[in-house]
Amino acid sequence: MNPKISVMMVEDHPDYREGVMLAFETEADMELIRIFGTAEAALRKLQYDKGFPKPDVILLDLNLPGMNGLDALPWFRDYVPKAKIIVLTQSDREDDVLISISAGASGYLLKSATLDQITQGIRTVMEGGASLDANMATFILDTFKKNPPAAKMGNSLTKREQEVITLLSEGLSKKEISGRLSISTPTVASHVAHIYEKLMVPNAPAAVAKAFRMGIFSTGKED
Amino acid sequence: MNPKISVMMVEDHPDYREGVMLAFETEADMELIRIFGTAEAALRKLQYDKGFPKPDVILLDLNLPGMNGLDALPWFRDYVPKAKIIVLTQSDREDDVLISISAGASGYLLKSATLDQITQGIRTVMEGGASLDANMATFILDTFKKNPPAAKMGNSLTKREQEVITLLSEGLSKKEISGRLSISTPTVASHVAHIYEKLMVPNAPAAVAKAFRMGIFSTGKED
DNA sequence: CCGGGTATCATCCAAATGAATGATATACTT
DNA sequence: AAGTATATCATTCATTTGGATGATACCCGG
Repeated sequence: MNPKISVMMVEDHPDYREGVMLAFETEADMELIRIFGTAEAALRKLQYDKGFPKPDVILLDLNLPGMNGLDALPWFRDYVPKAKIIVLTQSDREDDVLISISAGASGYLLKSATLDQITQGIRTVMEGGASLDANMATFILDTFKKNPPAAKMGNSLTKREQEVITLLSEGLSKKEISGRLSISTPTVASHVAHIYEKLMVPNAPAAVAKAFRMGIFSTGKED
Repeated sequence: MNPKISVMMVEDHPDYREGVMLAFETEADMELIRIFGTAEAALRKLQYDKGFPKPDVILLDLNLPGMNGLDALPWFRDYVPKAKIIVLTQSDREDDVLISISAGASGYLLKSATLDQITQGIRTVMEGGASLDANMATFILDTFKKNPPAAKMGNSLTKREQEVITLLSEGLSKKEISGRLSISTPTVASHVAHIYEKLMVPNAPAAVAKAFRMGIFSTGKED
């Protein structure tokens, strides 16, 4: 009924290509439609050959001759937005993971992964999940832990105070804030004073900086 | 040789407890040493009963009678620092995942996970990996993508301007900055004015906020 | 050699800020 | 019922900011 998952691979190493091809032969629900040796070749095909079937999943090596896989990633996302991209590489460099994920990869597997883990990873990303090498996942979680994102507790600022500092960070003056919140300027000043006290800072710029580090703002914000 | 992985479960729902117990019977490499119905009971045991064997892995439900699993998590980390904690819950609330991870959980699985996925998850965390429900992993990755950790790019501010805004974000006044950089206050003001212009903001708080979003500061590092 | 970007400094001034002090009212906890 | 936290408002005042205008000097690229 629903057709096979179509997978495209970008990989220059012949041995590894064969290994993966072999793995696909025994899988009934997925198909390796095409292998490219360079990112350029794959991108050219996707860009110009209208008849070329769009893959569901792209297995992308990072260490490629010519264009780097990392640089190519955004282009793939551009030409085939619906395709899930799984980075499949030798590199366990932390930066590579970070950049890959930031660039929109759905998975990051090392070549030390078993073929079974790869096919399973493909199914996972097709189901909307993320397929990550265990150690890479741990690393991301650790980084995540150090960079408290947006949510939750700990900041002790009241709702009102958060509103005030948010507006402050947007560049509004106290008077403007008072207008926006329909309260008097002295009241705004009172809130601001409390914020400084709680955050232990002397002025607005420092308060905004501290608020950022404490994750009171959603560092990335809506775009 | 190396003994079985010892697992402790904190879970109040009887049916689910039995399901998990059943799963362990068929696993040769792990053992469910004890089940507690509340976090309090488990913590008390760990804290006072010196003879009680420290588990390698703790399966923690979030929705518990009495103390919340989320609140209990740091305590578990405290009493049994070496234990890996896998949150095992019904909740797919994004905040719960974020808080759990921030609090140091190594895994976050939903109760909709198969028993096999749970035992596999236990092995994964014991190997130093992270065991995450697919959708939760995707969510974390998305959040991560929006919060580029140290991903830098052209910010167009000159070196001097960066110094100035950094000091500004630390709460120094222009006068103090002039002292620190051994330049006159008007010069500082000049730099600041340029910063506002480039960042297209009207004042210091907004400039600091923008600088953070642009990654001019390291968003919270060195600890 | 000239223009643009950077970095430096000076002076003036209206407007905003930070800090202090004091007051009222509601809500939640104890 | 008392105490604490929150949110509100008023008044005063020294200090700081932000803006404008103008000047000198260096370095780099065309």
